Amino acid sequence: MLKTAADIIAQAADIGADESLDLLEVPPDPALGDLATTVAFALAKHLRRSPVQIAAEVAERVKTAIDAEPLFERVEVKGPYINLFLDRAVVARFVINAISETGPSYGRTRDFEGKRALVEFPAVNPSKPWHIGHARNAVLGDTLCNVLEMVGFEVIRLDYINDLGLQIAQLTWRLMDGDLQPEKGEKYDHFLGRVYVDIQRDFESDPAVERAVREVARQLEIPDSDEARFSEKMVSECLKAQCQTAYRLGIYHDYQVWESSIAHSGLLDIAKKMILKCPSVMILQEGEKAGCIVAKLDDLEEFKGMKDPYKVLFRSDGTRTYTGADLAFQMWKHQIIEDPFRYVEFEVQPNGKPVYRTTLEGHRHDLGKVDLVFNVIAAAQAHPQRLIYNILELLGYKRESENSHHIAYEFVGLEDTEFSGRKGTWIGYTVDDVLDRAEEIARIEVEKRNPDASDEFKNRVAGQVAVGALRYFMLNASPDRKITFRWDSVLDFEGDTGPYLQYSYARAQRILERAGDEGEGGDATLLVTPYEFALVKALSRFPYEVVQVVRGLKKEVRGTAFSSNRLTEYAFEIATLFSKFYDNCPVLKADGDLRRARLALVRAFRDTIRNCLQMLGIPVIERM
RNA sequence: GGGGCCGUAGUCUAGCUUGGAUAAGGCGCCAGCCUGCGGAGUUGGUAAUCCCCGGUUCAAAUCCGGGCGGUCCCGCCA
Repeated sequence: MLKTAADIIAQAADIGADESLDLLEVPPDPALGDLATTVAFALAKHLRRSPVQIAAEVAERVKTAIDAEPLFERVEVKGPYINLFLDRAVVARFVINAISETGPSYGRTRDFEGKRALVEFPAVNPSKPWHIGHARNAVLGDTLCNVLEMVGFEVIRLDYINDLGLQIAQLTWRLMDGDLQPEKGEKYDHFLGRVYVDIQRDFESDPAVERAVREVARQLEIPDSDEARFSEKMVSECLKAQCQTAYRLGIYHDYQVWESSIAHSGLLDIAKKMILKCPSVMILQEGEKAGCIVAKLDDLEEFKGMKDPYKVLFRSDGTRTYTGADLAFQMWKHQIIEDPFRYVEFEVQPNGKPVYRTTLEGHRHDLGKVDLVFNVIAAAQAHPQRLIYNILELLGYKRESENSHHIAYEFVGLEDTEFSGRKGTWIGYTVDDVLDRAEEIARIEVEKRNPDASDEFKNRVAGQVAVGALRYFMLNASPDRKITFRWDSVLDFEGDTGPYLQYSYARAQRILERAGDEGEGGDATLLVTPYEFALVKALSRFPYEVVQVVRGLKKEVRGTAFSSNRLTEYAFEIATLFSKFYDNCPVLKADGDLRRARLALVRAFRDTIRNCLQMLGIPVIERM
């Protein structure tokens, strides 16, 4: 449609087709037209004549051209703007046919078929329950995967489990003797989180505690120590509890890479040997960093003139820094380093698929080469992420460096405080707490509308509404903007929210149910009211919107922006247009052909919003 | 000191990449639509120096320069 319009205008105004496409826009009010071109402004410059005059002349030539083009009905000039009107009947038939032919796969494209992507998220420490900040990461990551799959990518969903961190050492130290146990009914991740906040006080005030914990941390690095064995059980149990939260949100993974595997599989040694071959990596002989393996950053244009250009990858005692481990991990993700991991099944997820974890004993898996790697990490980590990608380039892996993406997002905070693991300010704001509370509120609403339904139904729908509300809330905010958590906005199910979308689907579904099997086919050329046509036009944009978001995944200084909000915005737009159509165009009460035509439009909307919701991970609810 | 991000009605946000018609939406508030396919809806109204100053341009919320305010980041830490 766009292309046809652009070609006609290009002919009429004597400009290039690409330029013409750039000059196309959608008028602010549909009454002005469906498409507009600002070509008159562009020409006014060279021709040194009034754009209004030029518009009139170009429009004359456009007018004769569209007489031969069934897609367009007429052209109008409004000052310097040339506005095109689509032939509603022709477009409606075209769009509705296209959607009904593809149905469940409408929105899927093959733009990136054959490409593979690896996405890491959310990498929560296995020492506490997920709080709502983690939910932002997880929901963004999961939705990114869905979106990539929509455009043809094969996606590997990966989680990183830091089972060797200081937090784990603290918990191991405190819990190993077994005198502390979860309270009755307490989820294990919540239990650890509670204990962890307690330990913090002692750890920070009592040097003896700190020494003891450091010793445990050292023991954890030894694979068969008592500490390591206890810790593995503790971490597994915590992770299983955390997974329950993930599953509530509809989030699943393919693999977990545990830090202990990175440490003991030989990955680090291989990486160390490989990077030492690079001229920009060296062991410093003197200075404050003597004995460290460092990357010399000012060999890169970007870091020219740094005071201290040396970034430590391995300390003088031979141990890895975060950057060092992360670099090795990133090399592994790109399969620059041959996979040293063994894998075992961690558990079977509710979606029926197993998630595998890395171990030292188990079988090998071939993950294969990937084209793109995405790390979903807070925006605050932009600098360390960039370092890793830059060092990758220093090592000679330019392509892998370019194909490494940091999906950056801002924190979720409270009105006056940030979430802090140490201070325990997250207490009361775990994902479980938020979902529980949202479910309670949703349950009241479901009860109001379906007093006679079963408890099973009410609870299920309340859960789906709660998840829909939370996921939408996270996705609808532009990732580079901080979210201030307020209960009333998460618990709001009206207006620009997830439940509104779910409701619009349920409404459409009810109409179709009541219509039964009748009304197949139908003559879409009857759909010419502004309400119907606005919906038709919007539905036709779905595949384009998805591809646009993927094309928008470009590298920037701050990381790679993923405009999840464009997708929620689109979903909200079609749901709103459907509501307006619903209020203005009776479907079941219409007669004959018109009824069948409108049913076809409802079906097209239903298919589109369903595919959209699935992509966003918002539960599709048949009745609510 | 250097760098990133943010600043838009009472409030929360979208739009900024690629300049274009009356700055869009949610919440709030006011007034309608329930003997209409489900009111988690819809119609109308209210409400903005688009942080400030300057520049580029026929045209700036959008691009450029300089400020101001908020926030994050720049360790052999984790």
